Amino acid sequence: MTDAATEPPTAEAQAPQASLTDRMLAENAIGEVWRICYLANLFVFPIYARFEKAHDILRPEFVTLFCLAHHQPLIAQDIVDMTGLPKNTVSRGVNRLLSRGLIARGAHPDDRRKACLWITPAGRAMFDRLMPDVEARRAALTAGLDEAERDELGRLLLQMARSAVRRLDAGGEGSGTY
Amino acid sequence: MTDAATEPPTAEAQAPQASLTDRMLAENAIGEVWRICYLANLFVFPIYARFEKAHDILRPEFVTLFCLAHHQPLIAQDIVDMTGLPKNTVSRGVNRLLSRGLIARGAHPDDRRKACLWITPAGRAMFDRLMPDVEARRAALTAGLDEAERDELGRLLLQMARSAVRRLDAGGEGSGTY
DNA sequence: AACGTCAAGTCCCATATGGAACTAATTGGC
DNA sequence: GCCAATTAGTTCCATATGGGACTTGACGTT
Repeated sequence: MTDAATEPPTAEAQAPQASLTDRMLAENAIGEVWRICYLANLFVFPIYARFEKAHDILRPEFVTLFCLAHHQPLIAQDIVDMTGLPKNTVSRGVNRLLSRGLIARGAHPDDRRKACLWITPAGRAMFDRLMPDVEARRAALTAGLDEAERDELGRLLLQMARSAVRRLDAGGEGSGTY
Repeated sequence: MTDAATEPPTAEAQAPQASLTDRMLAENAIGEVWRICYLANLFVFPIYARFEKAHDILRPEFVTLFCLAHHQPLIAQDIVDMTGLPKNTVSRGVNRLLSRGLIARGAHPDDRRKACLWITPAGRAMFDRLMPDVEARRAALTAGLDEAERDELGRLLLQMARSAVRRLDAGGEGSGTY
């Protein structure tokens, strides 16, 4: 299976102290962005793996539940806007949640295309069963920062997010994976 | 199609000023984490959509190219560690890059299971063609912060990432989507 | 030097995912 | 008051993705 091999260039002696992961976090061409993506993935993936295995709740479903837990009646499009998920993905998630009775759907007062969504008690119960895991992870994630640093980070992230939504094609070509 | 409808609870009058997206960013049960995920997705998805359409480069392939552009000879497992992508995904990406001559593979000096990877000139050229887009987006993302804030944010993110890697099951159940 | 254990990579397969086309309902222009 | 343009939501379909089993090679133990 030996491939034709030119030869490895220079093979810069790998500093044995710092892991490659750490070196990548510390510096590369897109600094903060790499860190943000890294953290997001580190945080989010194991959680969804567990939620799927333990509760048959997929990403779009958890996100939908999460949104509805925070803002009561929403339409599907609201969830699309808030999360950046594609609308068919949200649609599917909503329907699965409906079929399990975790959310409910009702007619929208002034537009018959729209459908109001809200959480049922069963949905709330599921949400409450899910959140401790998320919360524990959030705590672990931010454990390396003290109170003041955490505040400052939160502030900077919010500021960046707000300006970024405007600048980057927010929603335009969106689609996300939370 | 009208579903059985209980009735929308309370329907708390939506503040018309702030968008739902903004309100979600500003406060919810997992503060910073939501913002981080939101930003990561906002940043990353449109880029990959374009790369795929324009260059037939998929996420794992770009990430691999990116890693190799920064640290010369790596083995596939290094990329797995650095990115959190599952190893079969990396394997596939590496093979596609190989087949297009964007990276090269050679025997590892002291372990025949491992395979050294490095970028070819063609790979570097592709990388150079890709990066301006990424860089432009990074600039847009951080445009809302001044120099000092950007530094501070970078510092806090790095600190958090470093401590988080240790605390969260880093790599353990990993798997990521950059 | 034969053994079980473990690591690097690959392969197979089921499925979650998102693009695009579609339907239904609303809105605005003239 | 009708028709074009737009929005909400669903359906269809091709595929990127990740879990798990598998192969090959290394390594420590006795």
